[in-house]
Amino acid sequence: MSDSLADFLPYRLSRLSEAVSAEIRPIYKAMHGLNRPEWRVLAALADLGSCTATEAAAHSAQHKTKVSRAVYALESRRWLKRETDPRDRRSEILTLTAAGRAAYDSLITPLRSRAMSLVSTLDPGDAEALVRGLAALEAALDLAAEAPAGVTDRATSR
Amino acid sequence: MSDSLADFLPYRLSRLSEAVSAEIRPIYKAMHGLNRPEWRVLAALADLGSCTATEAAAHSAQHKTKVSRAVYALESRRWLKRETDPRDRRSEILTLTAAGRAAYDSLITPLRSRAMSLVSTLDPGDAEALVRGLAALEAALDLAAEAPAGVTDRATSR
DNA sequence: AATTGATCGTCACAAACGCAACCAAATACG
DNA sequence: CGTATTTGGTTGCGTTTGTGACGATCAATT
Repeated sequence: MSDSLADFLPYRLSRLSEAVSAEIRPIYKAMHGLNRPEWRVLAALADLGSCTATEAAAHSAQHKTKVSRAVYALESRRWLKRETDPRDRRSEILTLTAAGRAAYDSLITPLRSRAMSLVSTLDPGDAEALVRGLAALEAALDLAAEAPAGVTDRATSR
Repeated sequence: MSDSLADFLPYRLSRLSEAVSAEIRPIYKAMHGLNRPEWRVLAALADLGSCTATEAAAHSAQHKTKVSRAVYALESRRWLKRETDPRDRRSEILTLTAAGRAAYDSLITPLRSRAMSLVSTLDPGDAEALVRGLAALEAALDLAAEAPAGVTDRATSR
């Protein structure tokens, strides 16, 4: 085993996370002046359909106050609307407006292509290894691997 | 589809980084009351030998003001000393004191073992995949996770 | 020698962060 | 029922962060 900090897992993850994030932040920042929490909530909403703030927080793995402020910001842009859930009047059901959806669509394409251009430089075997390794680590850390594409399993929870 | 990695890579890395970081932060926080930037600068210094603040920032992937404040904090503890570089009097050469080195040594062991205990819960194949995937991604991002002593390049930052 | 432009590190200031306290609605419990 | 506890979401406030400007220094050009 080497002593170099370079193989220290937390350190490497932190660096990678920042580097990857720095690759894509300019896109949503320049295109719409969004910050990271806002972009993440927007994406969570686009992914989940409609959901409550708590669900958006869970899905985007962000602190509830961050989500609260991001929701307010997105609402001010009229990118989402909130209606109180008739079944539980504490919670609010968040839904993207047409403008919000359009903004998401305008962003997801360049974002995806930037990310793709990154990933596509990887050797296919390396990419596969990455997927496997990340998934394993998520499992080890009990990070619900949060079914990515679309389907919300939360339909039952209300 | 292979899009899914690209779609969620930033998100997954960010989550993982936060989760892993949360696993180890209590250690350096409880043992010495360090915060993250301070710990990272300490580690960078221990890893690099002596270096300038800019090099420490590059190595630890942190904003220069963060590093500036961390250096000040570590200096106040007498864990490092700074001397102006005679060759370039704008920059300061940072070096750990004996106390700083001792603090690092007292921390790195429990930190490493915590990180190890995390990794060791992984299936060996998964762990190997993780290492391979991370290395490939680092290479793709030009984050040369490379060697000690002769730090020269890093020409690309900023 | 003087000008220009880039770089090192710091500081003031504004924005972002997250804890804790909070309100309001729902639920649990006696 | 009445009361205590829990949960969804917001806000106040101290702390941390990053931006932009700055003085100082170096290198290149003239």
